[in-house]
Amino acid sequence: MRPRRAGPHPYHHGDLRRALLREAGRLLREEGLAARSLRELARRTGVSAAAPYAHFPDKAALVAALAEQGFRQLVTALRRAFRAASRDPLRRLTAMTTEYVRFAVEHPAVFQIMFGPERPVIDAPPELHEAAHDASGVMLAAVLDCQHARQVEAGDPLQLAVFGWVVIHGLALLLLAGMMPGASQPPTRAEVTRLAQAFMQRAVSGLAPRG
Amino acid sequence: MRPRRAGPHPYHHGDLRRALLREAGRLLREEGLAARSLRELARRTGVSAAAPYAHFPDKAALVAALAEQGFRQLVTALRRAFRAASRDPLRRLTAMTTEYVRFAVEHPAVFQIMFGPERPVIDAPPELHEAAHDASGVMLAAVLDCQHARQVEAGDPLQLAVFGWVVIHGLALLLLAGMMPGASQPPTRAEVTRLAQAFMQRAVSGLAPRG
DNA sequence: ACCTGAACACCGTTCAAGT
DNA sequence: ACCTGAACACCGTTCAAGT
Repeated sequence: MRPRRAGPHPYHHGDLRRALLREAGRLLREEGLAARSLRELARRTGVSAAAPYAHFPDKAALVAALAEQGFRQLVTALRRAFRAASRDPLRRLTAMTTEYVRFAVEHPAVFQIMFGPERPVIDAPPELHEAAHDASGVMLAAVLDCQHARQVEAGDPLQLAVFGWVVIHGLALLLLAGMMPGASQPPTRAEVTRLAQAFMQRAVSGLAPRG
Repeated sequence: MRPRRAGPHPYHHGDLRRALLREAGRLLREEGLAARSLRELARRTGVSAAAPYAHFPDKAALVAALAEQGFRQLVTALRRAFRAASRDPLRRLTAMTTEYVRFAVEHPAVFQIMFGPERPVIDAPPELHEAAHDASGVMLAAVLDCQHARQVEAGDPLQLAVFGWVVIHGLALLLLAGMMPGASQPPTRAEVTRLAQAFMQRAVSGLAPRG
């Protein structure tokens, strides 16, 4: 309906920025972290090596945009897992954390970029910062539900949620690093489910002898 | 005492391999992960760009050697912390895990390389694989002590040790990523101590309401 | 055996110039 | 406003040649 849709837009794309991010995501999935070259990305997108600089100040900014995209996808996946699970709050929390590990295992390269090298979130672009904050927000909400149902002890919910996050994040990263004893490499979906559930169970019960 | 110590060894070094690793460690501490260029390293070591290839098949091999060095240092630090702590097994375990987080915060670049991008430990060189395994070994031993003292429940010690590891590893990485709410960036030594102790305490007690 | 110097095929980034 | 082409200062890696 809009005029000149097939008309002479400048060169290749109406929206090179989006095209670059889409192709970068594909590159990351196919080739892993190693293939992180701007020139290669430009080539695949059918554009000159200098073209990306019209949309991103530098390579780091493009990578940050990828991380932001990753966080948004993660949040969406977590929310969906939460809603799809049974009404029991602890089960919902577990479904969510399982999805967290699943996301890490299925998108290892993006996950490494999200939490990855160097740049603490603090000096990341504000959109990235915000997207990361949203991710911790959904975890917090799920923990609050568990507290209300008295499945998790009363006390500072933020502190308790962070503990849950730490457990599931540590699990995800040891799996990615191939350091989880007994898990295959890469871990199967069934293993991920089993491990995530076992670790959440343990996070709830603790290490101390019962009694 | 050995002959010709100051004599005409080939060019600069008697042991270029060691010199390269030492300089690489310094580079990593000073400049962070970004400065990971072989040519820059060669320059700093006072040697041609091609010289490292006499000692390492490629750059990845040098990085793997750095990771291995890191694991050895970590194991040494963990053992020392273990011995220096009071005799109470749980206190010793906590002292060790605190040291783990401390190591991560004080050597962020090496830590990222050790657990870092891409290469699962499985297809790493065997020396690296072994050094990483040693690190998990000392954690396991400390957990076994706690079980004997009935401070940790009976059950598969490996499984319990891995849970402890996951907690402390997750804490270390969220701190490095700057995602621990309320912690400064970089975290102070006092914050690290407080957080590591709090999280170990929580790992022992669990999230469930007591009673 | 260990290192140099020169070369090759790549990078990220800048900038004038084109449409 | 958005992109190209050429250029600059870098990379990792190879290889003949030197000692």
